[in-house]
Amino acid sequence: MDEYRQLWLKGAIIYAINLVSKGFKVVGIGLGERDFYVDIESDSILNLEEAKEFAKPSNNEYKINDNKLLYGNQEIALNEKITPSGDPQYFEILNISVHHPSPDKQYVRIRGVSFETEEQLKDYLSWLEKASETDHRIIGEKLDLFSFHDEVGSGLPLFHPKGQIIRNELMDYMREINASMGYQEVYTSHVYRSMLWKISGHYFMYKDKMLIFNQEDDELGIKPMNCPAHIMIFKSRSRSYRDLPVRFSEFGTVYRWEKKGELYGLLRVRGFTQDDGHVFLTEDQIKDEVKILISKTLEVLGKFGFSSNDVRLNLSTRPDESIGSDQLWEKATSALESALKELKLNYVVKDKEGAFYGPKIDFDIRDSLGRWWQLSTIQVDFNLPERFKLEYTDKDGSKKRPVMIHRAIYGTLDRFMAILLEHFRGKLPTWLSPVQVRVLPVNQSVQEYAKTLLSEMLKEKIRAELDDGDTLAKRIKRAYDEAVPYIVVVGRKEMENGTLTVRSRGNVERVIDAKQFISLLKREIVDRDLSNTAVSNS
RNA sequence: GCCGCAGUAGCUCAGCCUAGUAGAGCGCUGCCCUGGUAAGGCAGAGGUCCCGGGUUCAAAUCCCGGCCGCGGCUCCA
Repeated sequence: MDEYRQLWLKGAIIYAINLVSKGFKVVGIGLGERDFYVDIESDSILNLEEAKEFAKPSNNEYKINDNKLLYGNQEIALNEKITPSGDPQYFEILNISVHHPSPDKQYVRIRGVSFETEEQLKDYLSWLEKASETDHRIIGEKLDLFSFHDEVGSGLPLFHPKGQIIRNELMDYMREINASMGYQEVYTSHVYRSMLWKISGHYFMYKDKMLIFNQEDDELGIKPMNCPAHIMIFKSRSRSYRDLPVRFSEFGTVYRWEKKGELYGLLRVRGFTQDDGHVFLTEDQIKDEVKILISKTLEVLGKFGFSSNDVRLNLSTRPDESIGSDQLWEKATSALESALKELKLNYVVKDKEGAFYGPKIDFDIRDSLGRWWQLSTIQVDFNLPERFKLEYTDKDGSKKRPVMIHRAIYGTLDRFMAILLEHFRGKLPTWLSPVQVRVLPVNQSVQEYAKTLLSEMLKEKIRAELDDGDTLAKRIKRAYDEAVPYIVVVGRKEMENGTLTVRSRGNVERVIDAKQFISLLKREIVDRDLSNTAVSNS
């Protein structure tokens, strides 16, 4: 879509000029990830049909000066640095919404696209339609992975058996990664007394997103974060400098009452599970620990096939509302910055977007519609150790205050699963696929042979299923629709030779010795290969 | 929370404009077919047409209010 950006901007200008000619006050023009937008000041909102009337080519004179578009006596903000060009003839208005540049201001934002040829417009519209086929909410429904229900509540997903298989695989992999970095897994309860949230500061800084309730003369809150619990574990005994860094990990399920309009499938929910971890360490250990975390995170993202084009690193600095001294913030921010620089990575500085308790490094990943979602996060925190008065005993016997790092590599299992489903369009790598093999006997006479193969696969912990219900053609279509990576067909020929016919993704079909196939498949799963190596490499 | 657009069977949707017996495909159940590579045939079950109110002889259909979903905005992992 990037190749159209200059053309869209030109189209947006023409559209804006058409609006101005009819007396509308246009205040801004810019580009979205996959369209242009024009902001107007208007008391009454336009409907889509009315907005479409201005979507037509015209040749009025205009000037661009310093990010400002000058037309007639109006001055319109141009929110893009690129130069508009091309000769847009075909327009499509996609959506009208309301934009709030600041709490007291409100504009009507019209989104659309423009192209030079009708064919380009058709291509774009069919791309948009196709993109909806990669929507994780639709894939999740089709593959029977998870569901939402009115009775349960908005933003509270229920994971079905097949969805839970994917979560378990993700957790197994992360346990290996965490162990390789020296983490010890813990488990903590979900509800704590308000006393704890007052010590941590969440009670004041995060209260509007917390679920707080009263019970038996006590006030309690459901946890929106796991850190206070991990801190209490750290605090439960005295710690020596020799123990540091102490690393706790947990697949911690937390609840944050996001506003209704912010919810979006599994990408934005109210209850979710983080692959959380907290490191307690000395100030001197920060940079090395952060470097290890960044490298491991890139390794994990690479394992799922996210290339550097789909990953963006951000360094977020101190927000206006925060706790902790200037000195501490300065120290933490520079530790993160030098870790990034020593690893020679490109990153974007996000001014004032840190957490209220410390600066952070985020990893954004791009979804199928080109939107960026924050997944991994590494946050330095000097404030919570202070609030909880954490200590360790140093070499000379004196008490010192440790520093904390909060980190999550997937971010959350929920959002990560959604991104994976969109990234792979439902066709997950074999190790993540809920059903890895579907065995289809051609007819009843080879039923026993099919069952033997099935049980040999199950013995190797391969997730295989037998389907012997309908016609062969129908069963193949079903397995294909359900994104099963390997479709195994056996008939008389295969039974006599001890072979099987396997079809893998991309319609690669092969006849292969049954035992050989099982061991190749086993290796593909254990290695967590991205592609179907069991068939393509044999 | 704000603005726009929707809500009919488990799923995808038609019917609504112009009010007059609730529809299709997929899925599900049963029967037939015993299959060699992307939907075999026949039959059946399945509905508070989101909820509440109004107009009307009569409302899925027209009007009002609410709820929920979606596309954006704001916010976030």
